[in-house]
Amino acid sequence: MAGHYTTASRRRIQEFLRNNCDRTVTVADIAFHLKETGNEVNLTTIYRYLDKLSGEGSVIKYAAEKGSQAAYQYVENGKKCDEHLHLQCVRCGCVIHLDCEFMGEISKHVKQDHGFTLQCRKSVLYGTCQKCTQRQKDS
Amino acid sequence: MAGHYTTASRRRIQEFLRNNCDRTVTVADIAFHLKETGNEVNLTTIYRYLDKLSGEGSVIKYAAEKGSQAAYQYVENGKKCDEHLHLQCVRCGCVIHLDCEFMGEISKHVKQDHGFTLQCRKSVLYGTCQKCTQRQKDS
DNA sequence: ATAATTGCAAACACTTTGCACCTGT
DNA sequence: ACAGGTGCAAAGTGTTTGCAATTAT
Repeated sequence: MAGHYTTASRRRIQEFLRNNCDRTVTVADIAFHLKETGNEVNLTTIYRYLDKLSGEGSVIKYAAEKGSQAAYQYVENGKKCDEHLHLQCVRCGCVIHLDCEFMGEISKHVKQDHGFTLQCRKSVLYGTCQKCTQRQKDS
Repeated sequence: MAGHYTTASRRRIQEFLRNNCDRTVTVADIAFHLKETGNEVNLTTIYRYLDKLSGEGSVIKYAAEKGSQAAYQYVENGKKCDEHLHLQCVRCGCVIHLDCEFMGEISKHVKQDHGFTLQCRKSVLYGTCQKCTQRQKDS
């Protein structure tokens, strides 16, 4: 496999991304985790690797989502994230893949009634997930 | 009306926002427009005023939407932008309010099938509008 | 051997803040 | 008169870049 070395740092970054594929993480999250586990990695390195992964399509980059930080999410192999929308909880950060039959109806409606061609990759719907809605009620 | 002075700069900023209520604009856009029309206003002033309007709810602020700049959109009086999603064209920047009956179905589905409570205010669906899709085909 | 990756420091871009001065009411 | 608005310069944040040193293949 040309043009791609495997290093310890990259393996650790990727591992962290994979372990958090149900939510988005920031560069700071990654850096913090690595430092905490005794393997500090320079921020620049993280940025560069994420850029690379994002170019390859194995992570999605959401511009400046959390406050003013960009958010990244690992795309599980085989998930066709270009074809469905994502719901993200503003409380816990978890991401739900809207990969159900209803997705087609949304695309269709938006196209037919509004002439709009959806690009799912960059679109995120915000709100609160079930757990967090429940938690909110309890408190 | 306490706590609110009307100044020439603010009037001009608001006018520009209103004239562009069908798209999002950045602080740079506003500054450029004002300068061009011979009424240069300090960036700080624009930021502060937008913050204020955004607090009042008369503009929606989308964090770092265009590149790394925040995008702002004027909310027409009476538009209940909290209750419907917005579609934004990645080419021309125009914004379509999804304030049709179908909106209810989306909320309902997302709630019933995914336990997710939508927050429309911050959610934007990206894609290409009819005009731009056409333009793309032509070229 | 050599192409790719890394860390550091510096540069960048956008935004925010402190403060003295000005303006609308 | 005085609450509120403005501009400037400086500080803050997150991200990117150039370069020399290091490492995986």
